Amino acid sequence: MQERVTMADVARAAGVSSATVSYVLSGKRAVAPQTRAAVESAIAELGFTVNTAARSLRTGRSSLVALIVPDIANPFFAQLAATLQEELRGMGIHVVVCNTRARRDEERALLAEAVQQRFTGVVITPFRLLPRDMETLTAAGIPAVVSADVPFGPVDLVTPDARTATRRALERVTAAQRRRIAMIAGPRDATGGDPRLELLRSLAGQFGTALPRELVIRGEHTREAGAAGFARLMDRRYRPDAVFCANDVIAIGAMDKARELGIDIPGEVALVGHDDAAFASLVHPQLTTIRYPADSVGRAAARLLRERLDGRPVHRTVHVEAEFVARDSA
Amino acid sequence: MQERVTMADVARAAGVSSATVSYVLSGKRAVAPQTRAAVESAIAELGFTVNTAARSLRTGRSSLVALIVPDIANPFFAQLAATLQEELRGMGIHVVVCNTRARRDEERALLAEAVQQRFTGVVITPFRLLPRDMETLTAAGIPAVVSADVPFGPVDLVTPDARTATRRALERVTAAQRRRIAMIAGPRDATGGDPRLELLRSLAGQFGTALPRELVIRGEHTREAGAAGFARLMDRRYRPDAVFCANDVIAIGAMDKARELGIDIPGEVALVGHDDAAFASLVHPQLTTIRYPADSVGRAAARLLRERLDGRPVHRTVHVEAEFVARDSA
DNA sequence: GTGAAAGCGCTAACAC
DNA sequence: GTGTTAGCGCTTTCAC
Repeated sequence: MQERVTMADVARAAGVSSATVSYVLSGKRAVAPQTRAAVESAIAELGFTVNTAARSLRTGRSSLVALIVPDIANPFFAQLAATLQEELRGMGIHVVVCNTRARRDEERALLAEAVQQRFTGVVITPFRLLPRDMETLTAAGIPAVVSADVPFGPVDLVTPDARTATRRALERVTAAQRRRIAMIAGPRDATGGDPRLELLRSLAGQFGTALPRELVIRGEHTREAGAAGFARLMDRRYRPDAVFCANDVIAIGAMDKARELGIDIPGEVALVGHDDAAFASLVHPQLTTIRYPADSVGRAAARLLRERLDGRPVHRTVHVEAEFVARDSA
Repeated sequence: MQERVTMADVARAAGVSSATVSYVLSGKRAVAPQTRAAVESAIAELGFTVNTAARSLRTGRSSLVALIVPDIANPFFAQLAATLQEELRGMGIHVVVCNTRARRDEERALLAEAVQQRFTGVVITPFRLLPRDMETLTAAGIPAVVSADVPFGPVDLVTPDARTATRRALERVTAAQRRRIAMIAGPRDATGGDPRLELLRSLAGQFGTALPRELVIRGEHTREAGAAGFARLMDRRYRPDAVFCANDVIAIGAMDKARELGIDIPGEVALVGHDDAAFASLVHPQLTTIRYPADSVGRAAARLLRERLDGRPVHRTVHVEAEFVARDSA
């Protein structure tokens, strides 16, 4: 049962006060080189590490960052968690994973908890949350980074720029003479509607086509919803020959249903996903998709958080370029 | 900027001492019903929540559980994280994700950190760690739950029982007259060798076959290693007609290579994975695999941890039944 | 059944 | 450039 080494122990060993040890660690005031050296060697000798509980109690800030996402088991968010954790580790910050299951009540509860526990920061992909729900966080002075397709309250934002990639996707689809474009989008009550849908709609005109209302299906970001959505689309009199999906999980569900119905992809219907989740290249046919790079998003989020903790006062937005990945399904 | 409500505030509002508030919360000593009621309503009224930093400083225990795994982006571990988080949330415990990237130095560093930070518990899937590396944890009195195929030091264990499932897999493979069985296993220096390999080997005899040394390939748990391993197996004079893989990621790599080499699966070679990762049913042909249920593992780990925190002194092992999932690749 | 008070280890204001 | 010290909010011992 090793005893904990405290700053007082280090101070004694180095022949200084514990305040000096603290200042050596934080760099918040000048310390004479030889004092610093003595402290540092005492720290090394004794194997001292700071007690984060004491620090948190004193400063009112924990060393935790909450990652609040709809579904941590979704490969996109799992990768985001991995990258974020990796990036923040060097600062001694731990990443706490929080699943909202796409429910607004859980999103709000988790935000409230982040405030109560005095988390040092929050990275969140809101799903049904409203921008004003973020106020609790900003009021408490907790830096927040939102990873979302559209701006979301007065916080830092990591947002993909998918315009070019979406245009490429439309080029590809229309080059194959497809004009009846559909989308299986996210739920109607999701925060900010579905920006991926809006983008597709706004670009479709440039390609001599449009997304008629009856060819837009709304549903959850699940495989089941993808299958159901695809089935409904195939029932339309005006049957689509290209289907975009709000994410890859939905696209997989659509593929399930296509197989069940004996509909050839991409022969009869082209299919385009979003995210480039890890499994996108595993399905057959391989999924053509618009890639949102989870690792770049994670790195950007970590950087914004670091800057914020270093005192940057204004909010920043980082754009991450999405990428069209042409595989076999379109 | 909402001010924090402390126990002292609650105590004042309820007309008691802060000690009483503490005891109402912890239940560690009897409190008169009416006192308790007064305290509880004051808590509700003021919206009090305990300051975990202060509690941690005082008790020497944080409210964090570390989940230490080789790769959080692996769907199996992502699901484990999701379940664990869900299960522990009710206790006010947060799950911190820690990626070791299958490296022993990182595994050790993370364990050391769990001790330093006085984590309340650790759930770990060791990869290259040695059982004695766990001693730091046990010496510090930190409850640990290991999720692994074999016992691992004096800690609680969640372990799959894959005997029946593996037997089923062998039945299926040998019923198709396959006798030249191979395995792409984990690395030779992994902790405890590769129990999935040992199990397969020990059962093979019952099916009139064996795993000759030259048909066992060792490598990392990656897609690339799976592809490389499969290529090597196909180069053998004694070419296998059934290949087991230590996990599904490896199996996917093997499939990549089979496609590249124009080898039909399952026609020429049957392929069996382990885990039933989320993508197993997505690949073509769909992967036949031995399912290790991540959610059951997560629930069991949470339960063991809870029991331990409630004071159970002895170590327990929970067996989780693996399941043979027959799909198309074998 | 309840209260008073010490003290966990750190940070930062203040003093020199 | 360095030291002294108060106090963050809680738990728990001791006293009644």
